[in-house]
Amino acid sequence: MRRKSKDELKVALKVLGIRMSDQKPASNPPASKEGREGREGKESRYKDTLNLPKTSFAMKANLIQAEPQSMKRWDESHLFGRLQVARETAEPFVFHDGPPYANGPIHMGHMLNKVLKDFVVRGALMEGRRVRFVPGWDTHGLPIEHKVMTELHEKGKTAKLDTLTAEQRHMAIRRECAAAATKFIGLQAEQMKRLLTLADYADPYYTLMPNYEAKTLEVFADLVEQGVVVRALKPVHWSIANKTALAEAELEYEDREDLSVYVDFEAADRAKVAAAFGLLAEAPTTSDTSTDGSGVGVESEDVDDSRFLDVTPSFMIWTTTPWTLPANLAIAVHEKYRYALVEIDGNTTILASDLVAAVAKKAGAEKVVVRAETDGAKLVGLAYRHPFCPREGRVVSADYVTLEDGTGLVHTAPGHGADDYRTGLKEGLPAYCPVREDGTYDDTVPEWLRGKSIWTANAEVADRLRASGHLFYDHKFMHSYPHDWRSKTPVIFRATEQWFVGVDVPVKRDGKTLRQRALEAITNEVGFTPEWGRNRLRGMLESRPDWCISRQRSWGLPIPAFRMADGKTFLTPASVRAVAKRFAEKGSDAWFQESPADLLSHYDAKSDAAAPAGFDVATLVKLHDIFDVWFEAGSSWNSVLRARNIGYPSEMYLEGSDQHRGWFQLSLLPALGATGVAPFKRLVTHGFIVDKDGRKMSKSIGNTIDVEALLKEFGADVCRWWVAGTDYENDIRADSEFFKVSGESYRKVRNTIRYLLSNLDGFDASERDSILEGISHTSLESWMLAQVASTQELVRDAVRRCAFREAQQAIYHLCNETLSAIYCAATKDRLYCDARSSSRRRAAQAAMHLACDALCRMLAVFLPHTADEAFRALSGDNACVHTERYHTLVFTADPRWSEVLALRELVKGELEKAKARGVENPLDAGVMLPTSHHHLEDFVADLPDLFGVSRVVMAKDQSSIEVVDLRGEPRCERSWKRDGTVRQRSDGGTLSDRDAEALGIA
RNA sequence: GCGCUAGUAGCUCAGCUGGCUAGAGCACACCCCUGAUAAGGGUGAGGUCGAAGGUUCGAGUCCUUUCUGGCGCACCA
Repeated sequence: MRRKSKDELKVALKVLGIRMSDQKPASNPPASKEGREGREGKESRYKDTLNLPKTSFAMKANLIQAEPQSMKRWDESHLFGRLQVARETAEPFVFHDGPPYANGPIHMGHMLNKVLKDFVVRGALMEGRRVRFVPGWDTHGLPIEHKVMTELHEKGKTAKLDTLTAEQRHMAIRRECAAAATKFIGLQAEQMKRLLTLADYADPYYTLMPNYEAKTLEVFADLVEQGVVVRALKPVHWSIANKTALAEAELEYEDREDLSVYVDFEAADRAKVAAAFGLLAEAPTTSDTSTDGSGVGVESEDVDDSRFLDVTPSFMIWTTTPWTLPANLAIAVHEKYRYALVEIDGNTTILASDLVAAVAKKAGAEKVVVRAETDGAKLVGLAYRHPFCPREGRVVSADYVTLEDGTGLVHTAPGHGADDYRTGLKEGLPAYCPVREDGTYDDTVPEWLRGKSIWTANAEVADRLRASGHLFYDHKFMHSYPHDWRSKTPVIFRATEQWFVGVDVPVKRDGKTLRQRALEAITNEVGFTPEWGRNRLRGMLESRPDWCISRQRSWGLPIPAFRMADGKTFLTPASVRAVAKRFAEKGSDAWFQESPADLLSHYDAKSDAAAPAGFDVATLVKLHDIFDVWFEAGSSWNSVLRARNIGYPSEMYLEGSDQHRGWFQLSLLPALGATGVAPFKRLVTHGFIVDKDGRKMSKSIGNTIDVEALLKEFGADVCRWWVAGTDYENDIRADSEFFKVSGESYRKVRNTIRYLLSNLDGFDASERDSILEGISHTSLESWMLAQVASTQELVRDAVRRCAFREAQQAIYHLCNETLSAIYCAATKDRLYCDARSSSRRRAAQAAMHLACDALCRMLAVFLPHTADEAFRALSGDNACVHTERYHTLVFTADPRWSEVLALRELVKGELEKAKARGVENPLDAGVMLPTSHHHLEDFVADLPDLFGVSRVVMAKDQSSIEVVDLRGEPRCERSWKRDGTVRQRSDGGTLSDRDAEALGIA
């Protein structure tokens, strides 16, 4: 039977709830044991003579109760306002808030965004800059309007709306929308404040404010003046029943049976089609074929008939909306697909190779012969004749062509479809739309269709095609089709006149287009964090179409355009500015309440060079388009930064990476058009919050995290600490477990601060700097303060770069390693046991005071509450860290300190090994340093404390570090050290010289 | 489908222009301390760098393919 190992014994004891230290084997050297027992017996004999830590700064943060108190204190002392006054002459830091949409409580994304922005704001403030950060909200737009309409619908109030005039109706909806937006702004503002963000909450911006609206119109006026605002056709979802455009959100998809037709479009040039398929258009004569260019003769008898294309083939398309055929202008193919020239029951036509069988089967064809095949790319450019309109169309390329349905050749009517429209733009085709707003054809179609409803046209078109031999096959087809959510009637795509900002129109200022200028700006003038944002934005700018800025809705800023008696549109830079002035006075509701004359009361046609001849305000009729909300948000640089004299451009815009497409791009374009200068110097983006498995958060999956609940459980400072630690450039995984981890990390920092504060009890801060002037470069203080100084530099630089994680890690390392593990551990003995006013002790206190002060300033950016709480504990209840700025710290330490620290690591290793010999408590150990370390003689006085041992000796002829067992020597009952001076004193106690002196006994 | 982007220890992340046995912190394990105590200190274990090919004397790092996420491509903001 073997003896139980110590570990096994331990485990057994642990199970029994007994601590090993109470059960030390008798074989252990007695000194340690006696010491321990002595301590336990006379625990308090000298305890009261020590300078033990003492502070009112609690270990438990209690953030949930304490943070609101800080908020109240800052609020009542008008912190934001005071900072504006105090920094009036300081260098401004122009920063601008992108407006979140006011349609619900805040979510994790808002928290991330707002907290990151607050780091920027507070970082700049700590640098001593003047920062006027104005929070804003986007208030107009469809989501609010849709929500309001849905509620009205549910309450049965929409019927009443329908009895009103158009303008009354707009106003009724607008009132409801304004109320809803205002409600959510109030809710969100409170939640954002609860995140301890510092901003001008007393004077925020809303896009619905009259002044904001007026400044947005001024941007529009500038763009009109620069010549980039154009009017053009674009297809939109259209409700025939309500004669109105609809948004995607207003559509309901329902099954509907339609007539689907396969139509043959006759090729216009047989020879070119033949060439595309590698066939000959004419049956060659002998002489023709004897020389074909290659010099090889071809015998006419050998020529296969199949090489001749002797009939004119057709292109076969498939559509479920025969009524759009009159608007057909093109046929789209995919360049990479294979297409077949095929004879189906005597009919020679072209369709995708992969679909020949399916189409033939569907139509019940009996004889199918594939004559030749070619790539889609070869077909592009071929012309065809429209089956019943007197014109030709072209085959074009489009990558959305699929082989799932139809024929692989897509009927394209740019006036009746989104894809078709884009293709039309690319190919230079007009958005031709012969359908009027009531769903009937206009006079541009063949006579037999004019004035007819498109729904009755479906069958007539099919009949006509059948009669003329163009209908290959038709059948009833059940499919999902969009319907108007209110009237439940089917919706159509219909091209309507819209306002655009043209991105390829030369701007008057410098003759460059907005696209060119935008690409220049992001290439040369704007910084990106992360850097790949530049490429991403470039790709978007290169491919983006003209910006459609008009919407046919109620809830938004009206586009101040009128129709004149001659049917032309009236809108000039001066007229827009005049309406802007009116809106500034009355708000944009005026558009629905006032006459054109009133709206243009600030307009004088005589002084407007752009005014049309024969202008008569009395004949004007208001148009009712509103702006795309992005135009409003994209004008915030003017409506906020310039209107409030904050400065232009902004140092940075900081938003989620989705805003490359959104706010960034749609601020850049109007700003470049209106001013020629980008509204931001730098774009910083963050990723999206996903769950712990990397999946996006969604209510339907149920993996969302509620911000309110998070704040209630952890408090804002812990949430902010989590944000500070995220790698925000990419997706950010979040889980409530992660906040627990952040809470642990926070506590570590808090405890370090608490310990610093607790050793400053009774310290006179006014003596600090003179004490620190006298410290030596080899002192622990010099080293620690140099670490504080370099950390502060690192933190400041990292915050400037928005590398918050780096800053957080540096702060954490300072607390955990430099302070807690090394400096505080090393100075514990002198702080506790030295005479209260010993110079060694006071030097440590001075250094700790400065470290604590610097730590508060660094943490002010991340932990506004905790930093201020600590700062007040350090500097008095009237102090506020948020009105402070960084101090310049210049501390240098002896360059040999890196060696000292490396030596410390070695010694720690040796001490660990010595545990096997029974020297478990470092205070039972002495250390003999080899001759290789004798050049560190200057540090020897501090080395025992730095190593946590009782004694360090520079030993002669020593070749390696040696740990000496001091358990045989007496230990000081007060300091628990065995330093060689320990002996019996006059009070009967066993003390070292230092401790006896501290007690004033011999 | 297209564009951009990420995938390194259980978790969160470093690893620059290719080059010593791939680093931190947290968590974990073990130990010390019990005069920072619902604290503090020390030591340690842990990774086929998403997968498969390739270039190279040498690849987490470059190339190709592929898998799995995220964002963007609409009158959603």
